[in-house]
Order: sequence, then C-alpha cells, then structure tokens
Amino acid sequence: MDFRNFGFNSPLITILEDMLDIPEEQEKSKNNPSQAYVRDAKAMAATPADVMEYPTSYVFIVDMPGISHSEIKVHVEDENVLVVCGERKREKEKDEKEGVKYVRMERRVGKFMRKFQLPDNANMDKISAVCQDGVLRVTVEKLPPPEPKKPKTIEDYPETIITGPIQFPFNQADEVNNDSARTSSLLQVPGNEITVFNLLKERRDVRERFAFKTKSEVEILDDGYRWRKYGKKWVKNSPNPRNYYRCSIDGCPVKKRVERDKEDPSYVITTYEGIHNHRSVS
DNA sequence: CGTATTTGACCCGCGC
DNA sequence: GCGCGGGTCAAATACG
Repeated sequence: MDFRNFGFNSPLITILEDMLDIPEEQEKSKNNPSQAYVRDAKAMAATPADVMEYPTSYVFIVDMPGISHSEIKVHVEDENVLVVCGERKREKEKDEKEGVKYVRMERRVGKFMRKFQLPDNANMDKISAVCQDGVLRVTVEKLPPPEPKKPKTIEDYPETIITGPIQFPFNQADEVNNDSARTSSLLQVPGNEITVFNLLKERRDVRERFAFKTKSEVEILDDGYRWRKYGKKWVKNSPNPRNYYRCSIDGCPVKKRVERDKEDPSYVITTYEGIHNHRSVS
C-alpha cells in the first residue's frame, strides 16, 4: 500500500506556515482560498498521525490534544479520503475572568486536521473511531480479498473436448517428486475458466502431447504461460490458419499449435507438446 | 526503436 | 528421387 501521499507534512509546508503566520482572527475573514489553504496547512502540520496496517484493517492514530469528543469529526470525502478534524476553542468565559491573564500561550488553539487517501481495499462502510487521552484512533476495516473464483470442472464446460492423449505440460512443476499426485490444471478462456483435473493419476502416463478443443471467440487462451509465435501455416482442407507458438521462457521446450476447428469454426483446437521445465508465470 | 508477427523459403519425413 | 504436407527459420514488416 502506498502511503507516501497520505499526509501533508512536507518541510516546505512547515516553512511556509512559519513565514505566513497569519492570526486566526484574520483567517476567519475567509473568502480567500489561499488563506483557507494556509489554515488547512497549519492544521495538518499541527496534527501528527501514525498509520498502521493490520491484517484486516488500517488504523489511523491522530493526536487531538485537549479536544473534547464533541469537537472531533471523522468523515470521508471524495469517495476515499478520510478526513479527521477537530477544533480546540479558547475558553472565553475562563479567559475573561476577572483578575486572570495569560502569562504564556503556546498551546495551539484552532483547527487540527489530517486527510488520508484510503487504499482501494478500504471498506468505507466500516469505519469506527475512539478517542482516549487526547488520541483519536480511527479504524477502517479492509474489504475481504476478492473471492477466489471457484474453479469449474470440465463437466461444467461440455464445449471443451479433450481430443488426444492427456498430459499437462503446464503445471508440471506441481507434480515433481510425486508420481501419484492428482494433476490439475487451469485454463482460462476470457469470461470462462476451466479446470481439467484428475484425468491423470500416474506420472508414468504422461504423454508428451495432448490436444483439446474449446468453444471460444478468441484463439489465445490464457493457460498461465507466455508464448512466442514463430509460425503460421495454411493447412490443407482448412479455411483457417494454424499458428505455432513456443514457450517464451528461454530453454523451455514446450510448443503449442492453435487453430480453428475446420468442422466447426466456433471451436479452437489447441495442441500442447512437451513439458515445461519451470513454473507458470501468472 | 525495440519487440512481436507475418510470410516465404527451407527442411524433413513419408509414400510412391 | 520426387512431390506433398507440415513444421521451423529468419528476414521483412507491423506495431506500440
């Protein structure tokens, strides 16, 4: 998560603030964007914050010294910007008491504020805040990670037909040193995905080549590997070209051919040959 | 301009 | 040995 742009605490702003030390009263005479800007800059510079990431949440810890609960406001603006602000007011009645005067007045009076750009996975509906001992603690729950798409089995896709001896050149690394491992593999077709599994239980049954056909608009099925095209051929008796690909990993011997079924052009026939000597890349 | 694809040439095995 | 079908190479070309 990128928190670099979270705060507004660059040294430049602090220097600017010192140079433009405008009295609060004058600031209140508003309608001047630059004054509002400076006021916000001062408020942010005066409001230190920590940000922590937990497994299921983000926590923003903000100093709000001497500010009563009722003066602290937490809200979200612009969809994903968490704004925390508070204001410590001068206590007029006490200040003006007979025979009482300030000898020193350093503690900040005025606005405290911080803005935080929330990450994409922040749950805007699950924000809570507690304030204790002048420290505000805002917890923003994370959205649960996107549900892993439930793999579908080949039975869910009767359009996919295994047409040759079965072998999985991809995912080969998963079954290394495990001869009886259940072999499974995921093939992704845009909008669909297909897991072909359990078709092979014994490593010794592995063939160097297999083919299947899938109903698909596009010819490039994402099988988790990157391929480099090295040839294209018009084969006899077919109106469609045959495309030749090599695994783009240097030294990997796997090749595949892709062509449209000449009987039914809505099917794409893919033939794999060889065994990958590396893991898939995606 | 670097990278991917296209495309014709070349190569290889097979049947005659 | 020759021709055919199909796989591969690599120069030319397209593409981003």
